[in-house]
Amino acid sequence: MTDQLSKVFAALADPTRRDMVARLTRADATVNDLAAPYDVSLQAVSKHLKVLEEAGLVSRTREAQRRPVHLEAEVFDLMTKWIERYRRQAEERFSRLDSVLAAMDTDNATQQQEGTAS
Amino acid sequence: MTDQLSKVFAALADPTRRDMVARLTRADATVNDLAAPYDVSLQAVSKHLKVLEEAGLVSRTREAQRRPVHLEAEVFDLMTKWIERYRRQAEERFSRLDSVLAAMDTDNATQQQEGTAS
DNA sequence: TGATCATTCAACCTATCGGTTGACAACGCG
DNA sequence: CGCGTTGTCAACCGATAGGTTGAATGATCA
Repeated sequence: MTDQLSKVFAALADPTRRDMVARLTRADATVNDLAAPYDVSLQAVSKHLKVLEEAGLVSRTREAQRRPVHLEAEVFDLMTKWIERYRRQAEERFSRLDSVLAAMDTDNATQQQEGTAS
Repeated sequence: MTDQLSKVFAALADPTRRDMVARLTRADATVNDLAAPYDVSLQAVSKHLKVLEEAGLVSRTREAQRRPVHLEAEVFDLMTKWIERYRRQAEERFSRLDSVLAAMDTDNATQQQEGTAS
């Protein structure tokens, strides 16, 4: 799981982390701030933040003894790009090729694009 | 991890599963078709499909002894909605409130949003 | 210098993930 | 019917995720 896209998806697969991200869209926050609403240890929250950071979703600066967490929204584009790309492809298939493929499907259902691949 | 959004993100956090989804945008496929390019057992692929299915990303119909896998692209919208919602919020914060919030942040850095949210 | 707040590191535990192999179920065909 | 094809179920395994507690670090303040 080295690629960033995987990391971003994995990071957002956790409801707690999604909630953190949601709150960070409103304002930067410290670990303590972020931890408050949840019923887990500070260390657990710290770990969640590490995951978000490694996915590139947040960054952290030092400010006195605090380490405010800041959302890096650009990474969202990485996901959106991926999603949109394939959604568009899927939609095209349904609108344009529609009945054509439907016929082919019932016809030689076993056959695949790629065929015997290589 | 009961909610669908979590399941969808988790499902797409795996490169193999993302690749399967990508290929399914081009055409429906059987388990065997899908397994071909990967260097793993059929059972492993079957498991991946189960994950995708439980996330609502694919559906399967029975057709003779085959079980063609079909992409359900609507679920993409669930993600897109979530992402866009918070990305927009984040962008607004940077463009509109920008310096205002920056000042507030340094001021009462410990404080959390909401509160005085004028 | 020492107390204290904010945060992280380290070790540990349990559950889940992604993979394996082996057995089995469902269907179509000779 | 028996056989191959297609796919799943079950048990197992090592690695990782998410949580815990306890100790350590770092910065500020009295």
